[in-house]
Amino acid sequence: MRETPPDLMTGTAAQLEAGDGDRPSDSNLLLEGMACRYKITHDGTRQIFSFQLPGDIFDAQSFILETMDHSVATLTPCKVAVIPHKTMEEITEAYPRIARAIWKNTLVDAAVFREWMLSIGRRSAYQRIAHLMCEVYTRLDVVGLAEDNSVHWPITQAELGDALGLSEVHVNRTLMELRAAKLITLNNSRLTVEDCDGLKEAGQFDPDYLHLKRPASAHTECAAAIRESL
Amino acid sequence: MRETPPDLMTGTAAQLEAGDGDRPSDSNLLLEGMACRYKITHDGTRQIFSFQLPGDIFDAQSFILETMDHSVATLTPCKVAVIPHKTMEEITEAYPRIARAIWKNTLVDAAVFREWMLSIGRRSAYQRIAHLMCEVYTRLDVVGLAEDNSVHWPITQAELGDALGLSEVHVNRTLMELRAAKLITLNNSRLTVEDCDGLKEAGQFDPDYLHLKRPASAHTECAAAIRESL
DNA sequence: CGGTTCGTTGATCTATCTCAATTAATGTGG
DNA sequence: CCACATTAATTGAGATAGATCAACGAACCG
Repeated sequence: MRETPPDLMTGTAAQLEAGDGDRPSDSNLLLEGMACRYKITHDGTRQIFSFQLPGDIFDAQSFILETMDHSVATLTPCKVAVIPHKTMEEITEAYPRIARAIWKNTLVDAAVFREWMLSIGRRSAYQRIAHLMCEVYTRLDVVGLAEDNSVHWPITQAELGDALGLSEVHVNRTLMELRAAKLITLNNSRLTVEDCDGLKEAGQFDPDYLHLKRPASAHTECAAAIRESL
Repeated sequence: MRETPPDLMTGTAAQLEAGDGDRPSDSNLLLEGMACRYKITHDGTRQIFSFQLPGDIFDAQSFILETMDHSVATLTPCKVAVIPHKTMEEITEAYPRIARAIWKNTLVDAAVFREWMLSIGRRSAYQRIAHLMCEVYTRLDVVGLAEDNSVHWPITQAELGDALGLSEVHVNRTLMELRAAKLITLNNSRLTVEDCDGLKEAGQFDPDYLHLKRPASAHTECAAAIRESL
């Protein structure tokens, strides 16, 4: 971003708290931090649908669909670029390539949802956690946030459970199995992948569904396209 | 469709068998029948991601993402409108309103994925089945395929299990509970909702995530927009 | 330094799975 | 239109992955 136009503001956690049923007037590009999308059931349990990493636009659908059907919460303090729908409108009309990039972004989103469905529906707790770790690690790596097989991991065990359809207690026990198998180290909010191939195999991880193709992902393409245009 | 242009052909089940990893050159609009999208795990179990009903474009993402990350199968004989990507390209460029409608379609798709994730991750077998029945009934109703609280239901118990992350046996037992609770009748490939409110409550069903809003859904809007343009 | 969140552990319980048959539909060729 | 083959639904018995409940220790935070 060379210059910040008046209607593109950066905000912090506060603005990020979009809620189910809301009619937001902006979309958001996450610049720093980690967030998640989720929904609460009638009985009060929570399902997390995705973790949002720097470079993600996680609100694009609010631009087209108008009402939110889920909520967003931060896992850490976040910095976001707030993009008013009016601006989205203008950008996508003036720059079809960007519109295409944002569309692609939302489609990769959907592909990730499908993969999570597969995990939750058909994989064991051990496989699920391994798979998720591969995914988050890979996506962080793409945006340059991995170093020495290690990434910042602010996701609590309770949040992991809510993402994977597991109880906190079972997550805890399964994490210990992954540690015992020498696949990972996890402490102080830092995840280190000790045995990359082992972890991939444990999680049946195949990154095709992320549609990374070239080094640049849909997400970074999208963010890059927006930056260029500013 | 007033006239069928040369590059818009209707096809049957055969053409529909798109496979994981393929690079399709067409997208498909389902005209008649029921299909599903799915993926097979390494251990050979299957997860169904969605059921596709008449009016659905279920391949839009292949237009943008190029490679398929899942497969499509028919549940019944189907009739589809095959739309070459070249045509998609032309249509979306010439008619931004249609591009927008198709985009919206893919976003509703994603919303449905999220809801399924919630079901699989956090709802009981009983709730899951009730919820799915509400969804499919509602969507069929929107396209005029429901009559007297009753719809054609070609989904086998094994397929239900694959969609909901349950075993066939458990699906069978849970269906009998739903029958015993007088919520539904299900036989001869026909589902009758005997107690609509009861079923909705059992499944915690709230149709907001389908983004139907007005009588016309994103799906029908989309199909209608395409038909108009032909 | 006291309160809150997060991680860990033990004991018990249960929803759902697996395996294995059996019955009921559905379809097909002769 | 019947005999056989195949697919779909049903039932029983036993096994288990993961849930729940209840503590407790550790880390973090103002």
